[in-house]
Amino acid sequence: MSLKHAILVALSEGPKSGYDVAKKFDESIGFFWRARHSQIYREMGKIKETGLAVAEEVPQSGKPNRIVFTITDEGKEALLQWSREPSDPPEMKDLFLVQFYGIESIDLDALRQNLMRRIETHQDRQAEYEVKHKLLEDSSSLADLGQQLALEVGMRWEYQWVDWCTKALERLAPEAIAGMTNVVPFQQEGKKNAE
Amino acid sequence: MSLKHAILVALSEGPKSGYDVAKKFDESIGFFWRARHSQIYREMGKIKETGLAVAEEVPQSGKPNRIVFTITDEGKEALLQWSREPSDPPEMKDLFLVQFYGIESIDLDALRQNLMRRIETHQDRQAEYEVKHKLLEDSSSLADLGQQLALEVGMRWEYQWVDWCTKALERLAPEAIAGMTNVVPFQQEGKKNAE
DNA sequence: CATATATACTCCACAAATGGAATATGAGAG
DNA sequence: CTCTCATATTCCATTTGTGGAGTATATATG
Repeated sequence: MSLKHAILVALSEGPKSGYDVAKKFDESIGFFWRARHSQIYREMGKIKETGLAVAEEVPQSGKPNRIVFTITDEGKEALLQWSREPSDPPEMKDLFLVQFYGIESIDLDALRQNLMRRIETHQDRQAEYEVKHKLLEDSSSLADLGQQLALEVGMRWEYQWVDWCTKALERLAPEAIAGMTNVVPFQQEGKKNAE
Repeated sequence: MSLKHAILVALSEGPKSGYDVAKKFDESIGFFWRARHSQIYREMGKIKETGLAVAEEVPQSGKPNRIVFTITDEGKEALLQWSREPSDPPEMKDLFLVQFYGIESIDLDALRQNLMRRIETHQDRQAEYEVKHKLLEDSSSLADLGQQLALEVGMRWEYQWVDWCTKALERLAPEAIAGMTNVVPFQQEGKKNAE
């Protein structure tokens, strides 16, 4: 379980309703851990049941009542314990890159288009990270340093993608691959090759 | 469904059993799309049922018979179609980065240790990618260019991590954060703050 | 006056992924 | 001679995540 910890991080900042946590995910934590509101509400129920937070219903007029969760000492302890566990880097999970392993069986023009699309997307995302990062750069609190560092991973990641896509497009340009010899020409034109 | 396509990429290279595909995932495709053997076997069953591959039982003595799957024209067409769909970049999903959003509530020493651990892990992975990449660098076939490009994403990724972790360690060194003022000192020492 | 948006939560069917156990045997290491 | 490793597949309980529908009201937009 891991969404649990992401929610506890959100609650560590201060008491929050499910709605608040979902917003928090949208604007910050979600850069590195996405979750839908349905998932968040479900998980917050479990967090309450296991005593990592307590819930308090706050009446509101008109709108449905807020159910505000406050992290308990057990919750804080769970966060500390979690941060002490060794953290394994996540896997890269990107089917687009898998396409490159089957590059002879796919539509190269479509691949080029997707590379161009990605350049735009990653540029946009990079800009988004940079805006968030700029807002923090004058600060010298530990909390903001943490956010800065996280955002910098995002910025680097997006920058690398833009750069890589650009270079890939050059190396996959029709002129570049025109004279390419298929050194190991397995499986051409539907011919079967027995293993 | 996406594992389906990753498996079709594996089959596009030549006929394979579930075991072969699982191995292929371990040594190449799995860098960018992990799957357990149980998942692969199940998905290959579906691929057969939907006519994207045909299965043939190859008797063996001693060991269980191999069930060898060969991609059909429909399967090849599915690959082409898939490559024509717009591909959205994957989300970054890394709880370690989420910890930075709750940096005031976690164990900073443990965080530093995890940063050091990551440096090692990413260096190892980078070396692994580089070995695979070196094996291909003399080749000038399209298939190998595809693999090279994919591996280069991996190499860049790992390099960035090593670099970022190193710099993060400097900025989070005890001396560096000693005089740090909590500009917005919400939620200290268990004090509640009303919204 | 209608419609969209923001607030706030509950519930559910479904898909996908995890992490094994179970079955069966040959080959090589110690 | 035992034990582990590699081969090869099936099956399943459980967790996690997706993608909504449904309930309810205030405020702003056109």
